[in-house]
Amino acid sequence: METVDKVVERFKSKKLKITPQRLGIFEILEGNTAHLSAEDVFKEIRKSYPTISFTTVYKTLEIMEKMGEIMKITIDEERKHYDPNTDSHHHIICLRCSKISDIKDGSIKPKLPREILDEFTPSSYHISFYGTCKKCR
Amino acid sequence: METVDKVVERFKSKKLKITPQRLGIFEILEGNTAHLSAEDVFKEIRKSYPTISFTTVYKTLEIMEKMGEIMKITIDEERKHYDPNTDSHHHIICLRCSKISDIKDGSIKPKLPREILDEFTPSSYHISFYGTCKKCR
DNA sequence: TGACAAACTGTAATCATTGTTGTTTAATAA
DNA sequence: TTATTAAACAACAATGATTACAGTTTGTCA
Repeated sequence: METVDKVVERFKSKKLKITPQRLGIFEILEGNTAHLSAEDVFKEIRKSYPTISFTTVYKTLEIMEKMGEIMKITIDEERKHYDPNTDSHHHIICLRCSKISDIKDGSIKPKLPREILDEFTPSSYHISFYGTCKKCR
Repeated sequence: METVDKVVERFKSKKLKITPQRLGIFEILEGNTAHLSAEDVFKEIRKSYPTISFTTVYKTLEIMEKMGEIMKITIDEERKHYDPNTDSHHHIICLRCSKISDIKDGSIKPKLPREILDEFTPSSYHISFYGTCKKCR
């Protein structure tokens, strides 16, 4: 996602209101690399706004996803996670501690065999690497 | 997964019973490349066993997954799918018709940059290619 | 064939997520 | 600054996939 300021501008330009709750959510997400679930965001925002409801969190995340500010990722079987990094990138997942980290798209360019390219035109791709992180090794 | 005969053997060797319902599920899955959801399997098996319950389907799929005969895949946001192809392979997903197809692992070998290999030891990986299939083009 | 463990069906429970509703509030303009 | 109003809020209900439970039925093996 972009900076909080820019997200605020985008919300305003769409006639969406900037409430303290929403601002809090923006701030939690800005620069966050932890791939939070809706529940994680809820627990965090609750520290500042103890009365906020789960619904408000879900609704705000949904709007941000539709705007393209964050990306929904479907890696975890249990629940969906949100990634504020919307650049093309991939994930490494530790099978012991379940931590998900980003890796830049950069050099990784898998090539599809020609016979598949005849049948299918790829527009994007995503790689999940499963393994063990340094801490768990 | 292996052939129905071999799966039957594996069930027997684990003292699990071979019921007509289970046999029907094995037959639906054998050689199936459609990445069925539990619901798909349920609808299909119902044609032969109209009284079978959803629970039975779930339980049988769960056992087969734990045995390693089928693989749970978490690509669809809505529901889980099962893939009887347990060889290392990747998926191409048509963004128009949602069809998921397999591609053999074979030649596709993405390389992680050295600085990441210092932090993380990959044991496997999975690539999802998103795009448009021939029919939808 | 009989005994029994396991599978079957139907139903209830669970859990993440989404929909609804009446109240409150941010944004805008007078 | 205040009034207006559309949108956001919180609380609660509903949904849909999946899992747990319980009592009945059935496959397996002696």
